[in-house]
Amino acid sequence: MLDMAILGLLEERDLHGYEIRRQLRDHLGLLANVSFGSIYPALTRLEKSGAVVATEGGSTGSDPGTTAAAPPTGSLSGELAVLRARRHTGTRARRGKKVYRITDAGRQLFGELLADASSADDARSFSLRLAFARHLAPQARLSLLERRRALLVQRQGESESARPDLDPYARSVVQHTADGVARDISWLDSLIASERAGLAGARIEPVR
Amino acid sequence: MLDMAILGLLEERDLHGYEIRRQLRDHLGLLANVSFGSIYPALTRLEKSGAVVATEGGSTGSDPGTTAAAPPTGSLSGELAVLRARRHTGTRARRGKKVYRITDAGRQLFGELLADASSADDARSFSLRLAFARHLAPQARLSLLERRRALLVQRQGESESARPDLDPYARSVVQHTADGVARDISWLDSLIASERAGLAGARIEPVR
DNA sequence: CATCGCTATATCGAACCGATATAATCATCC
DNA sequence: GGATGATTATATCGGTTCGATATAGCGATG
Repeated sequence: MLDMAILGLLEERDLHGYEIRRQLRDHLGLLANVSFGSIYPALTRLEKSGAVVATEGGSTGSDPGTTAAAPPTGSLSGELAVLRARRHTGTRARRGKKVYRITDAGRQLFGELLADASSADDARSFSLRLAFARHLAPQARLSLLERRRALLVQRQGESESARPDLDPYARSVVQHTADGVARDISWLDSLIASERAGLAGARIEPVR
Repeated sequence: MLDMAILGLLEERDLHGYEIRRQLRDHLGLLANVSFGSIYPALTRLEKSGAVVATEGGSTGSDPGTTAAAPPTGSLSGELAVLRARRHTGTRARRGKKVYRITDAGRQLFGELLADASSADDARSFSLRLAFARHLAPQARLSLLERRRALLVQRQGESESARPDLDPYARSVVQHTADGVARDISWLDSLIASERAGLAGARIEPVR
């Protein structure tokens, strides 16, 4: 799940770990407050699998590009980038800011993860998929939305609404959750509608 | 988090693992679709720490009830309980249905977990706490609600609403999430209001 | 009576979280 | 100018949780 998120962000631009977390927090809704204890291991394993490469963003003065997008490494400095290797020695070396770039293999992996129908059960990974939906074909997009909707409708049916045996607090939680599901469904309805409209001719972007 | 949930359910009545999962799923809102890979280890560690005791509920054919409440260890049984030890041998022993009962230590632990102000950051554990709020003192209940509200308001402030730079899909997700937060806040408002009303004299149960 | 589906327990590896340590950079105030 | 604190940044550790899978008894249906 995190892998998909990271790859999706890296499709846009090169990033380092800290920045990835920020984007996940700000962009992709507040629910995803991912911990560093997840991000760095994820980056390591993505690197090991060849989906991304780490370019030591030690900032070598040059590289004026990095425009807006890539993490701003101030300016003139860089010289000591390599010293990191000797970090444990007395020499104070600049801790390297590792900037990650997605590879072709990574782009392919992202495509697979995004399209994979299974494992979209939880709200988090659905939201994530939807946030990256522009990378999907219109058809895949539509079926993503419809699968999700079907799932929620099913759950709605399973829960006998408003059991009176629960105490007021528990009942309130259950009710609030149920309301949330209903709200999600109508949200999906509007997305599905505008998606269909988009399919039938002119592009109309999703409402809301 | 799971520990609190399990203890809370066991306060009500004795249960076995499978039943715990069902209650978590049905009662405490659909969000908590907890896996067995979490429940059984949790039960084991609670047992090891002395918060619960397992009473081998062997079920020998009887037990037509399954009556609502306690896990139906119907009646006369016990005989083959010990056979479980030889499970790997040829003898087919009934796989024991382990029924767990909360201890005094467990009840105390539950009280501590429930009251502990920290670690209520995520929606799941907040909902869980609230669902068990009847075990809290009115004051603690109120401050639980207020802390949660403050947290959500803060998040609401931090997210610059509706950033236009996002593509429509991501924007829709962010917007929907933000709406959800607003909805949560007004839910909390109504809970807080009725809680205050309850404090000031007569008992009025929470609305909704 | 065979097979299917539900109840039930259990375990394994991988993912994920929260806390913590470490460091460099930057702002600010004295 | 230099102490102090906030922010940016990487990393690791222990423990919890998840998802998949294996096992097995039991009731119903055909």
